[in-house]
Amino acid sequence: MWWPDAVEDLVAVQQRLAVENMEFWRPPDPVTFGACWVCFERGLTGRGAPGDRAWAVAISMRHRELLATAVLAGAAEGAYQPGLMALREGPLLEGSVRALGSTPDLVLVNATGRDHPRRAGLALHLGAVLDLPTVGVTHRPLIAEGRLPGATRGATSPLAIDGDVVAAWLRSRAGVRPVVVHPGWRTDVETAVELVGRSLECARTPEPLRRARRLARLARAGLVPAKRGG
DNA sequence: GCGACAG
DNA sequence: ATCTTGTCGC
Repeated sequence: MWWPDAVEDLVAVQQRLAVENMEFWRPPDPVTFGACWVCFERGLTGRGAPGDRAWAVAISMRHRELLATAVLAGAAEGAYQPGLMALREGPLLEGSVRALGSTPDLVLVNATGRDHPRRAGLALHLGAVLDLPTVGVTHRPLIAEGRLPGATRGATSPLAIDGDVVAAWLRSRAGVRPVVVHPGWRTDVETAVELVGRSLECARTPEPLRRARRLARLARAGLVPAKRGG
């Protein structure tokens, strides 16, 4: 599995990914979380463009202990387009996780999985490339639909496309907007929701993703050294 | 045709 | 993703 740089090739890869056999995986206890994040130079307009400067970070942590970090400075492969996010972020995210040195049990990423026009969003694609289980977490669905969950912490509700449940809303904190949990590579909806629940501390979004985002922004600000990559 | 559309 | 403005709450 790889990252095509042409739209038609990515579409073909996504179509293959959607029907790929994967062995479902169950997390150990305790679980070593990985998370990766990419942020872009400030001041970009619209969907950005190829060559936009980018900072990609991967981290691993168990419980509340940070185990490893990797910080890369690189450039976006392409503009953002819904359904084709791999063109912009795929190689950067992969590079950051590979630069970690140690391998986490799974990787959290800010992207969808089966909630995608071809049922193969970046969370699924990244896991297939890395050969690691993945779970996606986003603020909103891409195309799936479903009612919001109950108001209590931990409440979930299904998100479906044409009757197929592809993701779930999860009320990660009482009284705030829920997040969308996307099963990715080797994970199903139930496992993905369980893992996101275990990765939450006090905030709305998983702690590993928050740490990765914070580090990426620090690198962009020049406050943390980044290796050239991507 | 027009708007919406993970990040 | 990033920017901007405004509002609410600790």
